[in-house]
Amino acid sequence: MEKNVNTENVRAQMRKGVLEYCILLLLAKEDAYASSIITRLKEANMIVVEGTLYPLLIRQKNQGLLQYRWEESPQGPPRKYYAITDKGRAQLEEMNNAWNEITTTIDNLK
Amino acid sequence: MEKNVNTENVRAQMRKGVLEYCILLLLAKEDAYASSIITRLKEANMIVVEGTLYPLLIRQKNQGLLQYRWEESPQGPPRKYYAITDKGRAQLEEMNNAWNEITTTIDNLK
DNA sequence: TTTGGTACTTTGTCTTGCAAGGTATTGAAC
DNA sequence: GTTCAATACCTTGCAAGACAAAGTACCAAA
Repeated sequence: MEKNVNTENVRAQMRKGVLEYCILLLLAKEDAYASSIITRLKEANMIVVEGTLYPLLIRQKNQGLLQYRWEESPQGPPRKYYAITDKGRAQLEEMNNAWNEITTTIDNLK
Repeated sequence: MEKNVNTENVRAQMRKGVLEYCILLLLAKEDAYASSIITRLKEANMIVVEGTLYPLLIRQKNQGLLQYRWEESPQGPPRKYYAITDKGRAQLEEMNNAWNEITTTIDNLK
């Protein structure tokens, strides 16, 4: 069905714009490792796949917004737990502002 | 200033996700030509440049969401007025739904 | 020692935003 | 009648990033 494809594209494009924002929102609440982030964003209707998330986390870490530590897993290989840094919290502030502006803009255009 | 650059990046990224949505919102209200769309989005704090908008309008037209007609200008070259089609309005519906879902998701993550 | 589950990483492709440069039309100034 | 400024539209080349797919590695249980 063409319609479904289109619908998914629409959602996908909008998601992209706020993905980094969502990651920081999530990590501002508590530390997490990549696989758990994917699960939790999926629960929140924000589909992400590994090939997207891993490079994104590395980018954010390289920008100093995140840091990580290794932790043993009860089962399977060790997990890379990411935590938000002070710089990351500052960036999150900016993103909150940006998000508020965007929503205001859209409301005005409606 | 590193901070300003970052801030602009944050806003730019979020804007991208909703640009097509904004165009359809705008054209749903009244027909417009590219230059006027740029001006009006700028007024609404949604920066767009020609190199972004022209290809985007062509894409949306090729998808059947828009159509255009030429109109004489009181001054300068003729203008290409874009109008939203029925298919475009259907897409706009989808986008409204998608937007509502995204905002709900973000609220839940906050 | 093989199998299945968990986790992290990389590669290649495709889309898309944008800076920069280009073309065309019109009217007014010189 | 030619230059200039304003208005419009369009294209090219680069860079960033999302994602599918494939790869590597660890662990425990059968």
